[in-house]
Amino acid sequence: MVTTPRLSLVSTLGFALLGLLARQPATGYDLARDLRRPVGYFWHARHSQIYPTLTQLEADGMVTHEVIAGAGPRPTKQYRVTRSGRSAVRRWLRETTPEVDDREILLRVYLVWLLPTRDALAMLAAIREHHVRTLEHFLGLLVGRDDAATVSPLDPLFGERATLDWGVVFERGRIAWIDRTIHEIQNGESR
Amino acid sequence: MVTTPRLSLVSTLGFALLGLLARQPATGYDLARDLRRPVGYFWHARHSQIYPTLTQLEADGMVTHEVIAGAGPRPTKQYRVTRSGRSAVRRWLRETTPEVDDREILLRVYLVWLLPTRDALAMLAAIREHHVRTLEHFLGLLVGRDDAATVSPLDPLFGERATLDWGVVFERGRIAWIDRTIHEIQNGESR
DNA sequence: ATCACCATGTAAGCTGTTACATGATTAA
DNA sequence: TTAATCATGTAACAGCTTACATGGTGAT
Repeated sequence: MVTTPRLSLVSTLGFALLGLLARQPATGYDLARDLRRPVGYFWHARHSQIYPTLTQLEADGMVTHEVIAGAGPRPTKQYRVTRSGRSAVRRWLRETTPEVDDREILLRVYLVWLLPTRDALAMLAAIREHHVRTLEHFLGLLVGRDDAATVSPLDPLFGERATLDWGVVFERGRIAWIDRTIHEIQNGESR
Repeated sequence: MVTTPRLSLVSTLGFALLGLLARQPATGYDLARDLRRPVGYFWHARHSQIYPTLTQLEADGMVTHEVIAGAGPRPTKQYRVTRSGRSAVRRWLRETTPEVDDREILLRVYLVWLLPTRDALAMLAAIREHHVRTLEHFLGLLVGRDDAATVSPLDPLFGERATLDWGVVFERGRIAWIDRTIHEIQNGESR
């Protein structure tokens, strides 16, 4: 039996860490602190997940570390993203496909500064496209339904229609937000 | 060493399955089909997770099964929720606390028909409260920031502010949707 | 013939959480 | 003296996905 080769060596958390390290070198502890309350409000991780991920990233040549003076009982390691790590995040950001999950979408927007304007706008367009299609799908499902007023809150269908309504609210909000972000990038390009 | 006693015997997926079975008896295959495309758009599970969960629910007295005629190579089992299972979901729904995660919030709204109007409204009020607080938190974080126009899209802070903005859009949409749902329940009470 | 649907189960692996483990320095 | 902060690591477990395994019936 052959071990399936992983398409990407790096987990999504790995890309999140690379993105944070692209700002400035940091220790695992620093990253754990940043990710304690969700970073950019949406992402969260514990040190028990971060330390092994950093080890893995280093094995894959995405980061290097240097031992610095610190207060812990073990050597304090300061990590720094490598050239290969930087280009791996950029490649990942440009590969945005319609299947990405929601947490990942926010991570991609969070890391949009890593891309040149052209690629940033392309990424956001792909994300927008995905949400437009999902919205259309939901609206299609709503058309085949009875009017809201006819479903009693004691009927199992009540929750079905209610959560579908939420889907519509969500997708509309998301599209409006993406559009705003796109405009901000277009206007801020020269700054 | 003592095994920590579980506060709740039932996983969140277990409650989702109990909620679906409260509509009508079903086989694991039926449930897997319902959960293939996300139920009520937001929840998704595979058969490999569903079958063991049903076994567990049965061991806990939440469901029973009966072997019926079917086309599979193994006996086809039709599951049915027990009295104890029904009351367990209701108890779970009423226990809504501010810490519940988002997927769970939608599941609770999806299953709101299982509660009498009074309890349903109380649950939605608790959920609303949670989102109001989160919104206020995000707005507070935005106050301390530079104006949108001053952050370049090539600055790491760009994504930080953008995702925080999304948080605000999300929470506002959620609150508006919850309010609409509350009104629907109040108006539909007599039907 | 080949595919899709019915129908249930197990195994391996990844992601993420909680808990265990160690130990110095500084503030209340 | 008690707690918080710095600092890194491992172990056990829950949740979820992908893949393996079996086998009949009906449609193209």
